[in-house]
Amino acid sequence: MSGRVTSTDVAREAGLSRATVSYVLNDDPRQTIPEATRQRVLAAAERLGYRPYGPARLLRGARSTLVLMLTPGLQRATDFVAAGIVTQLGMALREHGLHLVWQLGTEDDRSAAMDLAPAVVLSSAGEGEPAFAELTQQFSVPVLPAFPGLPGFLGGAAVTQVDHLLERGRRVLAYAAPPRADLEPTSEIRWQAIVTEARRLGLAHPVRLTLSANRGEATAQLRALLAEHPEVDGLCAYNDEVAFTVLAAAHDAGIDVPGRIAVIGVDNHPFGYLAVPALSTIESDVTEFVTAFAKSVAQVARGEEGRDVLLPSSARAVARASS
Amino acid sequence: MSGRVTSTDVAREAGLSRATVSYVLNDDPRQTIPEATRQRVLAAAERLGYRPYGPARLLRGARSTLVLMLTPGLQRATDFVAAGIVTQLGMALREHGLHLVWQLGTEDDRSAAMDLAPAVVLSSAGEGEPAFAELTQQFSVPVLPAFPGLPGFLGGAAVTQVDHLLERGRRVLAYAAPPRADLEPTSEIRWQAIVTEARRLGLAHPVRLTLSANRGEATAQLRALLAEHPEVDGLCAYNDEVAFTVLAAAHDAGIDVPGRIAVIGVDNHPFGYLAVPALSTIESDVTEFVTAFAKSVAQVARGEEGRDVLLPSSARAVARASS
DNA sequence: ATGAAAGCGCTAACAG
DNA sequence: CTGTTAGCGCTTTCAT
Repeated sequence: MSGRVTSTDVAREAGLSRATVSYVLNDDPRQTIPEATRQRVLAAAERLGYRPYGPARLLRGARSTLVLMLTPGLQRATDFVAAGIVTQLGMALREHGLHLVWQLGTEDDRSAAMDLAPAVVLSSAGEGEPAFAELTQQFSVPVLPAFPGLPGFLGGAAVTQVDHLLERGRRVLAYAAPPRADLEPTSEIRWQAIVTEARRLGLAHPVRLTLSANRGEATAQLRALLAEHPEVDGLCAYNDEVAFTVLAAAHDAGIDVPGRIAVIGVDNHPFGYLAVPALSTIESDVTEFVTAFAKSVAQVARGEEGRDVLLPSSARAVARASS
Repeated sequence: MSGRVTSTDVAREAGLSRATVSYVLNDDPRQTIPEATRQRVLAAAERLGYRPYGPARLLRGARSTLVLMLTPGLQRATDFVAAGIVTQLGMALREHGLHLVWQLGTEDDRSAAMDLAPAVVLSSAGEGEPAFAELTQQFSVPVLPAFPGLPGFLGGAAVTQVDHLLERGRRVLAYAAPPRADLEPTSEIRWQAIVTEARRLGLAHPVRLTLSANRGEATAQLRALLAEHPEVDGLCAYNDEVAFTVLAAAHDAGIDVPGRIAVIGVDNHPFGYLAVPALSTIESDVTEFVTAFAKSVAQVARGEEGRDVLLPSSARAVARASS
């Protein structure tokens, strides 16, 4: 059925043996091939459009150049941070001769792509979770966390939020959590980091609020919050999306930002610059991480011990009009 | 080196031959295996944690369940529409027993993942481009456009923008293009669709403006536009990001939206709901497309002729406060 | 310098 | 009903 061109075809076309073809095509340093023969093989391969067949190489024992990244789907626009990291990681891995492929939404599907023979698997599942062991089993290759040090990364951003608001002279903080239940674990990390940092700085215990996704409800919630806690003068949002909700609610309620309350998000979403007022936020530079992580993944792919690399736990405040 | 468990191991463990193991594990309908033997094999496989090795199956001639999606990287937050389609498509393909894997940013890299043996390749490259032929060559499997009917999809949204603004009583339109040069081709499609639809409806020829990404500059540009063309009362933005820029500029310039000018974006970005004023936009329902496309891809993967499926060329206006 | 042949793990004819 | 065997395309000893 298949019109696949094999190395046998090339050998026949060149009037040589498959072995010679393989030597030439792989530049085997232990062989010494006359230039004339070399050219004959190369020409034949070119003429036929020959491409070695991956599965056969792998079966023969070649090391795979594939790195499989497994994460849940990108349904929400705010997943762009993860998307950016994956994109950058793919580029960095190519420097090491590796190819990143991404499979979305494999939370449940255990029967995932078996036709795939990666050298390493990166999973967004936590290192402790059972999914991790199953993956190792399934692919019988090393499995690494896709976002190592994620808790520190999340917490670090929250700490920077608090520091920034304090610098801006705010003393009593609120935290706005997202309404999505599936974000609860990460939201909890941010909340704890904020509480701890506030205590360390001698600030009052922050007020926590789970903000509705509905604009009208959010407006009422914000009004109620400021009525009940008039001393609150700064707000840390879970991320820029929640911060946008806060800004919209404040606008609708006629609450002055940052006059009455300063607002800061997380992620440096490009739209934040365009908000009314422009949204202050937290930016984390991941390029250093990506470079180091790519190197570590490459080591593991080679069968070596990979150095532990963590996402940055420190971040930078992007000060804009909302604070 | 590898601790891979092979079917030979299972056979030995079960005290049977590899063939029997294969029959049982693949539920070969032409064989009739006694339950006792069946259980023995299954138990042994389970005990050893056996997983068939993909490359060997493929080499043997099995049909790959992999679908490879090739697109440039997701650097921009607004690529979330494409990301959503890919996510949904992955889920739809799984219904057909196929596994979607995504490789980012392979524009240039011709030596892309050879260790991969997909049944079909989906490429964001245009069907005419040379990249297409190269991919067919490289993988020697069918290559399909990843976003078939994209021009109609883009144009359809623009047409709906014009229709919506007309319904809102606007008569003289402007078009705001993005500053990025790489978006020029898609922007041109939108622009042409707007021009054509305006003419069809007997409206004045629209005014075109390439909006700066800088908020201050954009504000000046918008002021200048309305000064030079005081009759302009409606604006179609290239997408929601550009629309956000327009809203920010209008706010900063003290221009009333929608009083002085109505604004509508495209994409239904979740943040649009939170804009000040809430952003009107265009939403395209792609679920029908995704379902049909997945079926078509599955046919092609089976070696059949795939039915032509196109992205929807009609869209729905989401009316909010900005228009 | 080139060729013959083995074997990676798997499935499916074909024997028994 | 179960086992033996060939062969997918490739690399790599080992002979020549």
